[in-house]
Amino acid sequence: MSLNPAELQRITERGVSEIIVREEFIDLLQSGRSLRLKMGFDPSRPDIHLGHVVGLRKLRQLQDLGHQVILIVGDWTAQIGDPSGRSATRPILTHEEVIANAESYLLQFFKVVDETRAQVVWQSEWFGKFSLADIIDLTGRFTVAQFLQRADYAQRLAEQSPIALTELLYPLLQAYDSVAIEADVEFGGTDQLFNLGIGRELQRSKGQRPQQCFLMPILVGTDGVQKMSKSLDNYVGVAEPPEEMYGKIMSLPDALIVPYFDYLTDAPAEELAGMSRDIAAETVNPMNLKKRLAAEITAAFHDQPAAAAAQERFERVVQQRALPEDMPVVSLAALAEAGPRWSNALVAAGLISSVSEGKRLINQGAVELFPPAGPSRRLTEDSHYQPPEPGTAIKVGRRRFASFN
RNA sequence: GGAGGGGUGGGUGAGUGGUUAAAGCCACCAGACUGUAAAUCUGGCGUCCGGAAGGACUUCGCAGGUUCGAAUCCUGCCCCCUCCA
Repeated sequence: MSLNPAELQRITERGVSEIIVREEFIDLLQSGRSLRLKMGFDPSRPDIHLGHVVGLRKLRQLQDLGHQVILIVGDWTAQIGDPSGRSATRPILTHEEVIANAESYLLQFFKVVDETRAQVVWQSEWFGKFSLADIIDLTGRFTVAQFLQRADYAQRLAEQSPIALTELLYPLLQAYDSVAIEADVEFGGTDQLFNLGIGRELQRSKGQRPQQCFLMPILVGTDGVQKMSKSLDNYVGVAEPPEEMYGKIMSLPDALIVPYFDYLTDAPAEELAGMSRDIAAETVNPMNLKKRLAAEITAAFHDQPAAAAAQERFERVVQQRALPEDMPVVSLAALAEAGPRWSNALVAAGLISSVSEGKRLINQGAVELFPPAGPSRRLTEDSHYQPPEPGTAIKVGRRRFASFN
């Protein structure tokens, strides 16, 4: 089957930074053959966030055209650590941990990717049998100069920061995966350019047709500046509860609204252009667009009702500063012996982590009590704790709530 | 094997005997404001005791030592980087 130009454009451009080699890929796509789409997964990082979803959505689009996803569990490369990460040393996972992580990963992965057109394989299927001779063969096909071209290595060398010898093996192993599964296309962020390219070269030197490389744009995290990543804590995880997901998206800087729509939703291109215009002309309140974005993404990973509930909660708790409908319940009996002051009680209730923090928050006017009847009252000093009436709710800062019972 | 440089709070990075619970920046938290958990402004940001004023304790790779007093000096150890061989 052959794609019309509009569809072709959607596949090859929307949410895609670069395809190497674009013309070759299009030929393959139009050949009618079912392509083998390679995706790797590092089991030391089992959590999928929206940054990964950009690529997963592309996988899904291609699956819907009849192509096959091969997911590789990187149980060997996980032990090395991708050089694009900062820490050279990372804990070696036990086999059980790898299995547990893989299970959790797959659950998230198949929220986007179609399970019926996917196959999961483990690196150990081939690396388990690898010998020293194989390693020598592999390393003999590349030069140090080639590897030093890679930005990560070059930069770290220049900065005089350490590079473990094994790290140089990472791209090689990843490249060999492509050979092992005879990948037609591999997917990765733009920071994977080098690794994917090595895959191409290795396939060529092993007599296979070099894979096509899909480079996906790097999604900027909720801080609006840096790449979305778990370690920077600027991520939105696909397994997060609806209200968290919704709230985190609402905390995006306005400038990210359109890119997020672009990379993470099916909103038509014309609509995106309209949004950009409206935001620039200030004829729309960005908040409303952001609410729609948050609702769409939340619905994609949960469902429509959950997204609607998350939105209601946001409007209630964040915009109107009201109490949420469901709050954790704290037993008054447990607080009775906590200590003399409110800060002690708040620690016992699990709302804060130290007495000092409690004093600070109280002094800043961040702690407010809501009796079942009558007006609320703010604590203004860390005074002697007196048990509140059962049914009293407490608010600590903007997002911590509990009700006493 | 040799020579030199370095390891500071969540991150970065000042600090070379007391004025240092340790500058600045980032992140984070809170308050105000608001069209949003955006932006902006203000404040906070080790733990514990105290209503507060204030006090005590723990912290600068690890272990010892010198000193009235150490992140800062000495000794040993661990780790990292560069250059030479």
